[in-house]
Amino acid sequence: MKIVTWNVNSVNVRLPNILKYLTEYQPDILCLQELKCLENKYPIAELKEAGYRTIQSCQKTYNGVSIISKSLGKNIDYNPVYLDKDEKRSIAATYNDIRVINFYVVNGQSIDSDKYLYKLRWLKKAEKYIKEQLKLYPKLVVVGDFNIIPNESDAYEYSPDNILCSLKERKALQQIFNLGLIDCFSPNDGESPYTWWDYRGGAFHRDIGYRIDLMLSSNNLYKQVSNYQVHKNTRHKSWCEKQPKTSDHAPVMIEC
DNA sequence: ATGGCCACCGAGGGTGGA
Repeated sequence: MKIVTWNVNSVNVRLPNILKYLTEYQPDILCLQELKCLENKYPIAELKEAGYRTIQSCQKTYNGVSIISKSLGKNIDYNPVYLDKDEKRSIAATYNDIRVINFYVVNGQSIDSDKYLYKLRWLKKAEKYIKEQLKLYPKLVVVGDFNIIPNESDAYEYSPDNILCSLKERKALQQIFNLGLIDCFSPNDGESPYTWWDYRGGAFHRDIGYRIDLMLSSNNLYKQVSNYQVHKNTRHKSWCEKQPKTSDHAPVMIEC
């Protein structure tokens, strides 16, 4: 089963790219973040025409997550992790015997911001939810935009004073790993590990990026995880003729 | 070159992203 996570930065602007991705890579599960639309604007019909089902947790303007899949998901949790119930940053469902949890973690803005404390509180809630889920579903994968750089080697430039790599954020992520999850990342020869590049300053071209889109597997599932890939080609303007504007994130895939 | 911010809302510039 191919599982993908992709922060698309607006599901409607990126719809041509998403449809091309589904045709080209045929994922079984595609987890999206930053839909940036309400349910009535979410492209259910277009995805159905492409042969995919979808479940989504939508919010106007900000956030929003969905799971697009070939088969029907079971035991769906709509937005199980929240501090403010109007913020839609989480969704989970089971496909065959695999529990898929899709998160869009709070960005946090800067470490002296209130949003930073909010991020740490959100992560604590996420940890609690994952812990409960692991008891119910031994084969589990947590995917999404974590907005945390796990290791120094995952950043072009690393500073512990900066958001995304501060000590408290990394500790919060470590607490989640400590539940018994394994980072599915696997290096590709001659390639940086990054999944996000700033739109500004030619960052993609210069390969100035971060790895913040993660796939974390339970021990039970990890035995069958293979073929970790970052599809950087989706960042090329020429990749999708219908929509040359790309997301600032690349899709990350595993097979299991 | 695989390039030089983008998307949202709302009607223009402010805000958030990372």
